[in-house]
Amino acid sequence: MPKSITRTYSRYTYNAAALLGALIREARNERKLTAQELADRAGISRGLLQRIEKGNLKCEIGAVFEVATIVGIKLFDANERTLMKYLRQTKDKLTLLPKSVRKKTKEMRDDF
Amino acid sequence: MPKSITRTYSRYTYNAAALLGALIREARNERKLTAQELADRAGISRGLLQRIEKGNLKCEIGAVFEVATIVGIKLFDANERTLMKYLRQTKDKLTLLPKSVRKKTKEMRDDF
DNA sequence: TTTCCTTGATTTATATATGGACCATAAAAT
DNA sequence: ATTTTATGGTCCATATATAAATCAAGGAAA
Repeated sequence: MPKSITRTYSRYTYNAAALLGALIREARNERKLTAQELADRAGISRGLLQRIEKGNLKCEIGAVFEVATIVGIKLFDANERTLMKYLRQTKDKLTLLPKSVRKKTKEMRDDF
Repeated sequence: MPKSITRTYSRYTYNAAALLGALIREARNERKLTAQELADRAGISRGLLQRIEKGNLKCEIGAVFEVATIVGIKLFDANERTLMKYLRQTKDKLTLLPKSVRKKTKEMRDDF
């Protein structure tokens, strides 16, 4: 980031990340994995795993998802197969939608 | 990162991020928002939004969740209220679990 | 109780994600 | 058909997330 930018997050975003972190912590305990062990499996540092479990919003989503996957948390309540099905469906739907969102220059009677 | 590390991700992680990105794109189209408009609302750059919609795993989770929230995607299939309920439940459960995962020094007959 | 491992926190160096500017192309509106 | 603008790239400078090392405190096992 060239310019120093302070992001603001909605409460929903905070809570979603916090919940995912807590679920990871819970699953790690149930599977009797130390933080170091889980971090090693995910290919990340123990420090990063700590931040993930605390729900830190500045972590890369890949690391968070990977850790969640390793401890068996189902994102979107879907297994691999279902996930790919959803993905395909959504992409198909996307090809039907307009490629770009255009604003009408003249008055658009969308909102009244 | 001191040492240059190349992460590896499971297919599940790839697909989960790709799905979330596609859902965001779909929701953005339905709400007739240009990439720039949505990026502005989320306080991020258009370039970052592009990467998010492509399912890039190196984006910060806070930015991804915030964008998803803005276009109305319900993470964990839960609204604000339900999200906080889950969070409280999980945290409560966490307090009951052992604070640290200990490996028994002697042979632990866990795996055979 | 004592030992020893796990966790939490802090610090430092550096790899890198991000913002911003740019351009080319696509596609929607006129 | 023409115009206009959204999108998708690229490149660059820099703010910062991360890995690694270290230490202290807590708590589970012996």
